[in-house]
Amino acid sequence: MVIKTEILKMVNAQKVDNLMNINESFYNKVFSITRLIPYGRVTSYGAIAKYIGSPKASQMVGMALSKSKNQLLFIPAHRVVNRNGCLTGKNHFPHHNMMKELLENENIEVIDDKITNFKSLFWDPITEL
DNA sequence: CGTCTGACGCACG
DNA sequence: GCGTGCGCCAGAC
Repeated sequence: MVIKTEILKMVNAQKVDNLMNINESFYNKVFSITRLIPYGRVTSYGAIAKYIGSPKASQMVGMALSKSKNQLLFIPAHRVVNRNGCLTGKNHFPHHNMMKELLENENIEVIDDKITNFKSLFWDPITEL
């Protein structure tokens, strides 16, 4: 009985963490924001870092996304590019050109590993959430 | 423990 | 429009 109440406490704490976005690890914050990027839209590592509250930790965002494939939930990591719209993370996908193909599948044009109309497709969590 | 390494982004010259 | 230096912080050694 004691064990059960302890487990319930932990479950509730997790729920609160998810709702309030408090006490979550850096990686989990990255994952939950990335999952909110709409279909056909893209954002940057820096924008996510800024939204999390660590504006200079954009490199960590990439680090987190490289491990996103191990997550239970689907993380649309292909929708995150660098500030210029370049597909800097393409080599971390199972196949080369997979990132490009995933983006093109969402009607996003990619030329020379760069999103052509990046500005208009840019989704900034700070202004959109 | 310390040190290095990044899917980055900024400031500066 | 370059190139360089540094902050960031989790994980591998």
